[in-house]
Amino acid sequence: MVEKIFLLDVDYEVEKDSGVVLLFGKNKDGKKILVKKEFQTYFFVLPFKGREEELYKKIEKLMEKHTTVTNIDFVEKKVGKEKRKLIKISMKDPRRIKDVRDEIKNLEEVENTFEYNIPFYKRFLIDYGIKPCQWIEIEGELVDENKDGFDLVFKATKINQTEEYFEPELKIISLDTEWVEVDEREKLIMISLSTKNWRKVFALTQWEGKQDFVESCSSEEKMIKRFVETIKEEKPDILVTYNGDLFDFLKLKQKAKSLRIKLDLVSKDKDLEFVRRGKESAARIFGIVHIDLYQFIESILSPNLKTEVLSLDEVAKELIGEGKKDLEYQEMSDLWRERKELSRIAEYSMWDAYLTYELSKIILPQIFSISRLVGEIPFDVCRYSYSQLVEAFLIRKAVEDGLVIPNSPKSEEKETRMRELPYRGAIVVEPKKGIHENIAVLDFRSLYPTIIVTHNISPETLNCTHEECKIRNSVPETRYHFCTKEEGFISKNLKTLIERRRFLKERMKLLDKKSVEYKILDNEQYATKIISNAMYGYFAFVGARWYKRECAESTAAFGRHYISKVLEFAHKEGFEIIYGDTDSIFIRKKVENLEEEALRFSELVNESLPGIIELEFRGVYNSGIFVAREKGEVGAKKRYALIDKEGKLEIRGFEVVRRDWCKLAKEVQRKVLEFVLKDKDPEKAIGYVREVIKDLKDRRVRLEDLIIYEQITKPLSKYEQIGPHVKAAMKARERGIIITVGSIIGFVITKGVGSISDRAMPADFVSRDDYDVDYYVNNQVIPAALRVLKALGYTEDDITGKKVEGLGKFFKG
DNA sequence: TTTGGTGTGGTCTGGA
DNA sequence: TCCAGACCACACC
Repeated sequence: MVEKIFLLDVDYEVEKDSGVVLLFGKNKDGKKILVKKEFQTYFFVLPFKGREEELYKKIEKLMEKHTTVTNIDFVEKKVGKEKRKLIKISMKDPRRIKDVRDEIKNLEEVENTFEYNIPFYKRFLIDYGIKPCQWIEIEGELVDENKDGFDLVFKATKINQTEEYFEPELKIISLDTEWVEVDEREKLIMISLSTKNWRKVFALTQWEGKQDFVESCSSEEKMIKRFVETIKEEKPDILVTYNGDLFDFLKLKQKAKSLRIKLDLVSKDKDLEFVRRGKESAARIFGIVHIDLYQFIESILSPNLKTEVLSLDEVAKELIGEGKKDLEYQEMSDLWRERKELSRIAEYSMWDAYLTYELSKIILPQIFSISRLVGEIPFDVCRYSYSQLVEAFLIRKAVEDGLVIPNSPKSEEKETRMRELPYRGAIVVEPKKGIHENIAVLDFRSLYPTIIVTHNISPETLNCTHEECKIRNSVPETRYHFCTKEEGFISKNLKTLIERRRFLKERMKLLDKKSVEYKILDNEQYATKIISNAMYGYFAFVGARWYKRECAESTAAFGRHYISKVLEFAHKEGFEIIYGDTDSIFIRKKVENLEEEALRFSELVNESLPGIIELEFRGVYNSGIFVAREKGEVGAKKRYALIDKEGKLEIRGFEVVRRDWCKLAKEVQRKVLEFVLKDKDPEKAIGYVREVIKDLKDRRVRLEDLIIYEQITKPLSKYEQIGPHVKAAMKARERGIIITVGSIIGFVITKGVGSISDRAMPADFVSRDDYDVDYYVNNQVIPAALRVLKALGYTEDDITGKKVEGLGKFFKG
């Protein structure tokens, strides 16, 4: 029998001491399918040169007592740059791999062992060349129907990847729970589910409201049971949560445990379990993919988000344009205790589930795309960091290319790597202070990735023995060079990524941005971009299997080389250099048509650039401002604002874009920038700032505009210096709020005595009368405004009006 | 278990 | 009380 399934998840079980891979998916008829496939895992032993046979015989003898070992044979693979003879030890029981290896690894003929810690199900995917979120074809027999929540269960004899990857209709349900504290005990009061056609709230109450999506439950136990029943009936493929790993499922599990009931969402002998995935433990459900959107947003998406906090509310606002229903936790608790406005709580809870579902419509396709690219299951992908994604991608490629996968560094090795001194990075040109009109901006398209490809930068191509390569491909300012005769492993595979991305981008140009096809390509393009851009940093990452600092160092050195050349050339061509950072230059020239001139310049540069390195003309801006550093007169790097022809501001580095400044100060600064760059009227800005200060003094400012957000980056006890955010976090913790590493704390500086830190209070416990006017005037609003206005010669006195009114204006003309 | 280096600026801390 | 340097967070690329 042959069946095609869209592969969603992979796991394994051990049956009679043999590993069996379990594949979960969906077929074209929308049936949920489980496929079982026997599979043997293995690892490699690298004998010292010349002692291969000797070791082989020794191992053969040693393994006689291990019935799990089924095969011992020689294979040839590249270990680093060298082709070597390895001994492959295959076995039935994946759990035994550790102790079998332990018995071998210390034999005197053994140089090293490899690939002993590749998880069983990943080993299977890699060896079969199967990537999740695509269609696979299986051959085998149907062994069960309607078993354990699956419509069809197969035992497969053959499995193949197909090229198709259109997505079938998947059943996705989002989950959200609400809890309140009653008599010092956490009570589960609502479980909300949302999906394409319906929404449901299980509520712990006698329901009298009108909302028909609410179902009353008389106890927490009944709620959980109804939830479990519903999932069993609906048989979703995917359950999405927003922080389900650390919150919803964690709490549900604890609650279920204390009530002595099961969270068997699929079948009765498979309880929800927590598995370790990196630092956290992840909630895993047999037969349903649990995607925790928060995990993915935090590690992968957050650098691209503008929001200060990664709350569901803020993230949803940014990505889908809808925020949460207004209801503070405290208010909800109070309402619940008093049994008032329950429908409001239900509405709120349901809405959370709805937002989570809506978010998943955007984010799941991205996760799927990455999944296809790096070949890992979505469950893992959504919990991975950049380095893990890169590594997953490389592991696949290594096996395809016949390389042994290097081992992960042991903690000792990591310590050594960490102790190495940092290497030189990019060039940042000191900007010319002041306001400039007509600025042309050019930058290198993906500078570091294109350097890696063009110069064949890879761990094994470093410092080859060819004299010729030393001359033809040596790294500026270093003693390194890279081989030009043989393509490097990383450079080669990065090249395919870049080519793929360029191809996708071209195709996208021909499509309607709203079309489904465009979105598919856009997601794939995004996936390739993530991996490409992370490759450089990965070289110097202490936890990397393919760690090679010299490669990162060389990439940066070439970067400096190319940007310097362009700066030099621009200067020679009569351009004035305003600024430049790593891969970009901001230039100016008094000509009729700067656009044309800059474009010509970039074309000229490109003629002389090797390989796929390319300078791109970004555009001409009407004007831009570069300010001085706080200390000293020199221009500040990484802080500027540009305004384009449409009057759109592009702001970098300024307080406006930082979360550790209050909204009020940031808004003031944005307005000041607008007055200066758009209206070209700094006097208006001064007037505006004065008004804001008056509002502050009159306490007419909303408290939320005064909140400063900062992250807690280590355990509170480890801080040597107790800054405002740490003090505020301590105060929050005293009031029962959980503060962990990574928490972002919002605080307000209140009036009173003591240092700023002493007066920093968690925002939730402050009222409008408490804020410290002086602090917000002198340490927030004025510095933010002045940062810009100083560039025009204004001083603090011009804002506060300490000097005679109008004097500042008089002198500034 | 957190891809890298470069850079700015606020607040605290401890010695003069 | 003042100030330099350390610590810390966050931005840029």
